[in-house]
Amino acid sequence: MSQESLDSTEIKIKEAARELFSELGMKGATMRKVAEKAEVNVALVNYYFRSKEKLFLSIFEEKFRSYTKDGLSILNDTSRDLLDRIKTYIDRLNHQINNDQGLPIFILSETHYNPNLLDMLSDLNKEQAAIETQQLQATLDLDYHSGKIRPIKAIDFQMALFSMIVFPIISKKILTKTGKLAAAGFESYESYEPHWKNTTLSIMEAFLKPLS
Amino acid sequence: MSQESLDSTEIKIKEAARELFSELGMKGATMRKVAEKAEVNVALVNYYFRSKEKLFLSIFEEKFRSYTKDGLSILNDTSRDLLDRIKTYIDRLNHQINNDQGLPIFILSETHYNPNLLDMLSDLNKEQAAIETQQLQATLDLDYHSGKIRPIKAIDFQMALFSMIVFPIISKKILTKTGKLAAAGFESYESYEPHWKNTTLSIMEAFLKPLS
DNA sequence: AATAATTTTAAACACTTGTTTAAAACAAAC
DNA sequence: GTTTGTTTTAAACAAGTGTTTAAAATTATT
Repeated sequence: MSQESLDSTEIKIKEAARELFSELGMKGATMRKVAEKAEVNVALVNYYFRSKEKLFLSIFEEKFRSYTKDGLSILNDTSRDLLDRIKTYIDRLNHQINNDQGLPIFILSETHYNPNLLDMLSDLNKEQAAIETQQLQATLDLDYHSGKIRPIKAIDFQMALFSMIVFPIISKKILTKTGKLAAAGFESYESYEPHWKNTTLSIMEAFLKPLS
Repeated sequence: MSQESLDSTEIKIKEAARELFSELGMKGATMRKVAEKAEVNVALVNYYFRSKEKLFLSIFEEKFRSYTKDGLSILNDTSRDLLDRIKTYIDRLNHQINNDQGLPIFILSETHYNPNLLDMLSDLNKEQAAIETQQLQATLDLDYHSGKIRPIKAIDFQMALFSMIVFPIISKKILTKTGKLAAAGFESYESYEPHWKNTTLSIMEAFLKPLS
């Protein structure tokens, strides 16, 4: 057995792989770059992970799980006002993505350039997705019947929120470089973000409001 | 001078490059694959385009232009109802993206994995972005002062619309494979799309409505 | 028809890729 | 202290990469 120090060879390799794969993608990252970043001999990467594909898959699976797991449980906290729950959800999702800014593009890119990846993971997520949707739908139905909101499908609710939170973040660099934000009077994306968060909330608020 | 038949060597190469770069990305596509798809000798690719980078850049620039050019002029057509304009805009943007489904992910991926790309093109788009924003803002201000809508920033208007139209499309495969759509009672993304288009319109409608 | 310019070809170049090997260094067990 | 198992190393492997070469084929010019 080997010693299990915190920065064992295996862990150092995986950390380097995490960084390089999300920075350069599956094709852009190389075994030698991973080895160099991990300060380790090239052969050790194959010794511990058998192949580049297996190494990539271990990172991809981890990141895919992190991407598809959204904390919809917050939205089911009946003790709080629905708008308050949405606000919290927006903040959490924003925070989660800011923790690993490249995550959404990494998942979208790699699955686009190699659709096979999706077939290898689809099983696990199916059950969970169904449950979360049912719970949220129940909450939305409840609030509708008590006259608080208009009837809304949970999937639409999620789609709108997720799109408006994630897409602007993955478009950050392009928005900045093309001057779209500057043209609207915002110095940087950082100064636009809090404003946009409020706007997202306002949009959802307006959408939820019962028709009078 | 060479003959300028419609499928000249240069054009055949560019067409093959277009397909392969958007399918496999800059790193995934190879000069030999391009040559093979164009049914042409490998050396000819370098003969006409000098290098892989130059070939890629010519494709990237073309696609970037197509991605950042959004037909906001529709929204300025004062002869029509604002909601009608939005509906048309949603349809056009949807149609435009469906014509080249991989376009958004291609741009987002390649600029993410090689941020330098943005520095090479930013100049051209800046002026245009400013003009379009000013025009849209003027229209929105006009409708606000005549009491038709609440005050809204053009950038927010664009951000919401663009996010809700583009993001679901680039998430199509993942949504399908993870069963999110099936859990909501939709057989495929194709059956969800028209429903979502209506939802997007409803959201924008609710958001625009003046506060009573 | 002869010459010049252009286009295409097969082959090779130098370099990088993922992966394997066989020996060395190290730690654990007896 | 010797043996056993594990980890690390430098070197090499075969295949693939972008690119260049120099000759051949084709087309255009005179």
